[in-house]
Amino acid sequence: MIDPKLIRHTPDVVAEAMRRRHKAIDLDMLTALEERRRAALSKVEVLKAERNAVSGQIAELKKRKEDATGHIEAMRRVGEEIKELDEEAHIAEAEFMQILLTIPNLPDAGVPDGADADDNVVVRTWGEPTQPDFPAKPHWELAEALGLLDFERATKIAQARFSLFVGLGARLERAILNYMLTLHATQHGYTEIWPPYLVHPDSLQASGQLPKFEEDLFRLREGLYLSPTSEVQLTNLHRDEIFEAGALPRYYTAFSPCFRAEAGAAGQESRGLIRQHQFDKVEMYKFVEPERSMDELESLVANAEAVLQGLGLPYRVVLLCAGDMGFSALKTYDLEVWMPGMGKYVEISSCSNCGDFQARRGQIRYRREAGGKPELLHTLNGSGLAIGRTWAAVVENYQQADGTVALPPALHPFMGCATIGG
RNA sequence: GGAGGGGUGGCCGAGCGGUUUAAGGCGGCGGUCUUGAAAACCGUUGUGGCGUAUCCCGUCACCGGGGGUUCGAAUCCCUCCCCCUCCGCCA
Repeated sequence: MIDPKLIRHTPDVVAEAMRRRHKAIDLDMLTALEERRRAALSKVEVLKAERNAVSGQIAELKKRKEDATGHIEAMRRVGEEIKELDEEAHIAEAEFMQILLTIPNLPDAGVPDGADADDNVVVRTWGEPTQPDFPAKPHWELAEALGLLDFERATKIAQARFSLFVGLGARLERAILNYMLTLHATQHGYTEIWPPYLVHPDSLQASGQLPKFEEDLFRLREGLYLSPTSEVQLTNLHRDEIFEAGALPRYYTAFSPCFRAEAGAAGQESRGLIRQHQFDKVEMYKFVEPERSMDELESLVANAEAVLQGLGLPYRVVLLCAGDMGFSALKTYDLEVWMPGMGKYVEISSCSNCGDFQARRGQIRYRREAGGKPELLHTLNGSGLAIGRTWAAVVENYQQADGTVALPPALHPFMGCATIGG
């Protein structure tokens, strides 16, 4: 959530930010609601002050066994007025908040203009795109030949767009997860978390999925949701908390399966592991002091890059343009891994600085100094990485002419073998 | 899932519907005393909104959340959530 005060004090800044995002919002409506709320509030407070004072007098009179019916009658009328004005203020505020919760974060000044993915900027490339001297196959063909994936049975068990790993394919998924978590927990200073997979709507509102993106989520009869990313759980780890001075930064990493209804995504990337209703992901998350968050974004990206470098997978780093960024982010880098079988770069990580956007929605604060006022902190999140897509990248990049896969050394200890197939 | 008991400030813990705009204690902060410290004593203490107002000032709200009764609610009523104890079920 953006700072509500911006609506009143610098509406032009908000309007410009929304223009950059190619999002239309009704600022006049917001301003009017805020005005209504404040008008009702200032009126009702005068009346409440009067009621408090006269109530004291009534108490005095009653204590002395004197008549107070005049005061009581007057306060009855005041009470009715208070009730009406309170309601007016509540309604105006509720409507204001309802709209404010659907307004995306303001893009950082360092974010390029642009409407969609075509306007993103490649900031650097690592490694040479693998081009084997034989026709490279996509991972789903390799996996079928090696018996590593069984989409048909996954569909029978659940539905289309679910996956089922078999044998060394299943072990590879587990090995990648282990490799990533171990790297972040032991080399990058992140505290390891194993979170619940179901989340409360309050948690989804704090991280930004609700109320706007309900249709992308799986909801249970009980009112809980299947988490679409452990960013949700990690954001809410410290919801409604205040970090004492010196307690920041805090780094967390978590594994979780991620569930996405992907409404409206039918037809895209229908083959292989790229786009599924359920996928595994290791997430990195940071709670930091505001002035450090841009530096922290760079090191977060470096931590995600280390995963790919450790696996020897070629990739590039892309700075998203204002129109392509996610709802909660003010600046985002995507990591795109080279997939020789698919013949293109595919997004495998998204690292964002959310500024105080999530912190405000979740009331996550810190004290700059001992005894100081609580202030909103900044949060960052990044995939480290999407496991299924990493699985696909490993299989495609390390395929051999004979159809086997020669695994990168970093995975050998977690796999207990060096090759798949053959 | 069933039965019972509870949710009060950073923590513990009082609180007949009206000097409680929450007693008392602990902790924290400031001070007196002391060579220094401890002890003792004195003072102080949260969050948010509004007022052109991050501090000061004024005011309103906040005793798990929401709603209601009342001139007036921490206190009474309804509802939801959470915690504890016991029982049941279960990996």
